[in-house]
Amino acid sequence: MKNRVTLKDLAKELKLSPSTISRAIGGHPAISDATKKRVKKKAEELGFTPNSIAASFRNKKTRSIGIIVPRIDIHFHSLVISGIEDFAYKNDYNVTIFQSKDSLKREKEITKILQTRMVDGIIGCLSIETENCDHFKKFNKLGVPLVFYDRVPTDFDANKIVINDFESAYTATKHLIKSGCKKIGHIAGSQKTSIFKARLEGYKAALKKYKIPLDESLIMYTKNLSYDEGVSSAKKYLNLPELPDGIFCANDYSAVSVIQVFRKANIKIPEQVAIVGFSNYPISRIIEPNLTTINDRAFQMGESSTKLLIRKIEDENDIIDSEIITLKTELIIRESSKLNA
Amino acid sequence: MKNRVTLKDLAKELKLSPSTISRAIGGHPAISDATKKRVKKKAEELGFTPNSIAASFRNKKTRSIGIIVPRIDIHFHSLVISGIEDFAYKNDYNVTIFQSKDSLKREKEITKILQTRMVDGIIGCLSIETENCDHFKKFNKLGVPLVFYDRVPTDFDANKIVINDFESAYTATKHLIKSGCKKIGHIAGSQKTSIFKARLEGYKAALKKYKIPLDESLIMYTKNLSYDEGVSSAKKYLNLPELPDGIFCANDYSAVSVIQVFRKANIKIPEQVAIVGFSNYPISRIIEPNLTTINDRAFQMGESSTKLLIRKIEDENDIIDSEIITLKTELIIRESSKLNA
DNA sequence: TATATTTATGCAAACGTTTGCATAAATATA
DNA sequence: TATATTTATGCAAACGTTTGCATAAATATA
Repeated sequence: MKNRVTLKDLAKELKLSPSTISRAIGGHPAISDATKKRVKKKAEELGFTPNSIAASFRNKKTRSIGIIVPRIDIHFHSLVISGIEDFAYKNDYNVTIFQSKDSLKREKEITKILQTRMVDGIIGCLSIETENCDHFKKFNKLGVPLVFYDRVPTDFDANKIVINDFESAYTATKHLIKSGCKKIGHIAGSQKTSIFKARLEGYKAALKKYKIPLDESLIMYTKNLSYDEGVSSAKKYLNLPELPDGIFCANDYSAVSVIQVFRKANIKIPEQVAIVGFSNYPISRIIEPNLTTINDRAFQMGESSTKLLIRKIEDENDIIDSEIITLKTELIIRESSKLNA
Repeated sequence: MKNRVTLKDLAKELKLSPSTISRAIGGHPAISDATKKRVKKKAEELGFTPNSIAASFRNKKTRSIGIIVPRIDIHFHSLVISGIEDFAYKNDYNVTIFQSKDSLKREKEITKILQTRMVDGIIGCLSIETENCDHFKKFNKLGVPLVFYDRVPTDFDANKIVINDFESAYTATKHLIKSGCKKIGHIAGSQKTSIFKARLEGYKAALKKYKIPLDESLIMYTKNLSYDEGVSSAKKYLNLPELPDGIFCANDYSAVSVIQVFRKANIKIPEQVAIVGFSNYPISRIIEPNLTTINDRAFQMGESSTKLLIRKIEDENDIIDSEIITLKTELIIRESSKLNA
């Protein structure tokens, strides 16, 4: 880094004190307009840009937000991050990003780095391995606000932005029932993760409400809801004595794989089996038939997380210990379930 | 931010000077092992973590890298960013991310922020509106290294990580020819962007090499290579007096839409028309038939960019002005083009 | 034993900004 | 004209770390 122009250089050049320069640049009312003009002109001329590291150091505010996500290249997270960056940018914060790669070890390391980096606040989505959030507790002591989204801690009170997974799953399942399905399966995610547990519960609740007996053989438990696990789940359905007439899948990947396996087996969708996914991935609009799914508002989740975080950062006399914000979801009905349309 | 424990606090507590503490923590050889042990124990006890903002300020090194991408939620970029974060993390750098949203105005603003933020280096992919890169030139003067990937400047010498778009397009087209296609179309991206221009050129070169006459009516020019533009391009092909027997699409989205439109029109793929895409998007493995495409090594592009950047940052007596690194691509042959398989 | 060398620690300054307080100069009021 | 008020600027310290240099204490060598 070559020698930059500093406030002091400007001061010397203009025969003013650094404090006057600082105030002139910052638009302080005590500085005369003539001086302000002179300073700004000279700053332009010498190519002065403030050193915000020095300012952060002095002010003990970095105007930066740390993000911990499992992986950036998962579409859901990339959308959330996009929402975070966008909202942060508009509020003059910037965003430093870390991937836990779904490793608890790495997540712990990252919290240490974040602590030294003096971020003003943190937005996180827990790694799949994280069952205990003790490594986040230090931020409470340090007064660094924390907001979690999607995969949120259950073992301690924190600010959380979530969707109502139970409700959404209930709505999705109800939609299948209302479309005439009588024998409805579910492809479930890891039951260690609260959101997938909630989706299973929502499914079960809808069945119960509409007096459809629960048939455990119609529930396929997967580890990661991957495409491949979707394929093998679909094959298991094909091997059942009787096929379900509707399947609610806990994500879109598994739903897409079911559609493809079933179509290869000459099963008509939605006529024979209606399919509903979850997340409104881009592929859901492209797969044929188009997939009915739940819009989980990923971008908005990022925006809301950041909005809440910035409020926590800036509100000095905030007496709220923690908040949980639940975003509305939306059932998007497409061809894969249009029975009565 | 509540009052943190600092070096000074530790020093007072242990009746040592801050310099000794600093050296003990940093593992300086002049400090006795006994003192190091004592300091580390106390640091643990009081929960001391170094303030890296203060260190950055003093050292004039932030160990942070700024990234400017058009959008995070485009899968290609999210993969590149993932590669960047991963490589940076392993080398103790962190990554601050900005989206230009394909706006030149915002890109310019971001370069200003990056300048004040004292990043040690920058990785960028130009916005679609950027035709002139003057706003990046200040970093040369400041000695802040810059690496571009994918959409790189043509108007000034810079470090660039690219794939050989010409070569890749040539390979893709050649593959269609070798598979028996005689009448090959191309869906082209914006000709203002060098990579799409190169893909068009590669396509033309392959035709020329194998003595297939160039038929301009088989080239569909699009603005964004979007799914919808793919659909309308496909429809234009259907309205031609004679259909091509092969189409090389400049990205996977347009290729997928062509497959879908053609299949709806009962055109057999690859028997009647073979299709090749570009980028190896996840959907290329899911669409039926699976899409033959070019693996553009997005993750590796991120890694390589970061590797190059860190070398530029850390190599004091670097006399290289700029480097251009071209990554190998790979043709992935799948069902959409398997004619002679 | 006197001097040289090694080992371990401390002093002091610096990085660039911001801000409470002081103060000089200009203007308003008595 | 003398005093009070307003306006504009400067002084000095501080944020937490690092590092060149100095030096005291311990050990080695002459």
